[in-house]
Amino acid sequence: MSPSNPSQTRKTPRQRRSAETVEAILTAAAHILEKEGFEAATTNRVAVKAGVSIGSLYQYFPNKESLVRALNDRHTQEILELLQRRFAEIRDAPLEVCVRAIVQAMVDVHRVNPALHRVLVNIVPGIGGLAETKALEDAAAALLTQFLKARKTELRPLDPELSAFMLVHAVEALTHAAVLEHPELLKGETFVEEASRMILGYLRPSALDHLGT
Amino acid sequence: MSPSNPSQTRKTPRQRRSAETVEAILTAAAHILEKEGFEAATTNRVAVKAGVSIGSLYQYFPNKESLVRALNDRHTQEILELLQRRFAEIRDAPLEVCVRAIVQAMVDVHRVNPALHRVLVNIVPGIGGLAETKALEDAAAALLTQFLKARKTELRPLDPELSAFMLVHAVEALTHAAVLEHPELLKGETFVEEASRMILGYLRPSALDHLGT
DNA sequence: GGAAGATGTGAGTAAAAGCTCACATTATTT
DNA sequence: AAATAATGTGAGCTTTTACTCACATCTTCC
Repeated sequence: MSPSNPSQTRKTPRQRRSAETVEAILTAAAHILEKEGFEAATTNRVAVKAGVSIGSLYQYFPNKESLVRALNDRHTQEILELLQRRFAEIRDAPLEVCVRAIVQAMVDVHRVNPALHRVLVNIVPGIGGLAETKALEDAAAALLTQFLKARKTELRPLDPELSAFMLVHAVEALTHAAVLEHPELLKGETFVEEASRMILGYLRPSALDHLGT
Repeated sequence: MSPSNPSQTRKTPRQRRSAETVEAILTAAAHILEKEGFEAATTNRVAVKAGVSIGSLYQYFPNKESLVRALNDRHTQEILELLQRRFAEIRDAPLEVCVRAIVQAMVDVHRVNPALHRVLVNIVPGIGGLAETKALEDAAAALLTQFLKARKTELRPLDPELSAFMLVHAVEALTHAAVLEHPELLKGETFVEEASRMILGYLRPSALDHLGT
């Protein structure tokens, strides 16, 4: 347990051979987690599936948690980069276009690896897994807050932080649910339309403005 | 609940003494699950905390899963009854009032026992825990579908099943997130206002109606 | 070629978890 | 009171899991 080692790996691979070993371990762990969940992903099974010995696994990951965490870090990073890219792309587009693009980005994010995403989000062994996911949500909320501030004139009066919080969680949950329960919705444009409508209805000025602060 | 629970409990308690034992076991399990999560809730610990022997636990619950499932069933039933009651109460109220009442009901549901709710929703040991939760979501969606059909004239043209699906998941996630990350939001009316706005913006006719099919 | 370090191996260990069973105690019935 | 049924007990069995360690094998570089 060296706190100075951010990636939680025991040894840093110095040769290509060992880098491939680490890669094989991560890939195998991801496959088992996806298909059979957290319980089934025992370190021994991961090692067998990766085609390496259990000893090799423990050469690079001091414990099971660090292995799952490494996977989660990588996954989180991918998602965040995709979101950042999309937000940058739409900076000057009309509001409706932006909203759809953001929703589409969320869908894309989840379609990359829905099963793994689900497992990582729901691990909850103590506080470990949750913290990283919360960090991702916070990062997404920060991107969205920035966007809302930039578009202030097109929106009803609102608290950007609060609205970003509401939207991140709503869209995240909708995408999750759609991926898991109605994947066919995601093939066409129905889902993006519906989610966009919800977001725009929430953000735009409307006859309901006597409700707000 | 009703003692007719053939698949869950191994034996049906016939004396008050054993009914109390079962109650103690369920209560202890709930407390441990709430405070320390699924992993920490070992059958032995539950038995100790309940003040009964491990043998007694296995007299009424054939395995750990059935114990958690019994807790989940009870919790689900409570939630469903509360929701049904609220839906019945608001049958004739104006739309805005209804929406707020429904959101408030969701908040109330989660405030009864937020930690337990969270754990039960996220258990995911295979498919067991998920099925019950899905059933609850489906029941909630059915109630909402019925409501949307009854209020057709006040709403934009929409697919009641689809809209109910979207709303159930959005509101569920928002309430979860609020309970866990911003409990202070729930003290005032801010959260209910915001969520209601989102829902009404989604359901009502608006300038965006060229979007939909 | 060979020393030194990096990498790989897998049988084995210790701990922990789920669960059983032979028996003890308490309640109900006859 | 005795018989029967219901309920309660907990030491310990079985299985599984994370993890170690003594050793073997590759890579690098002189």
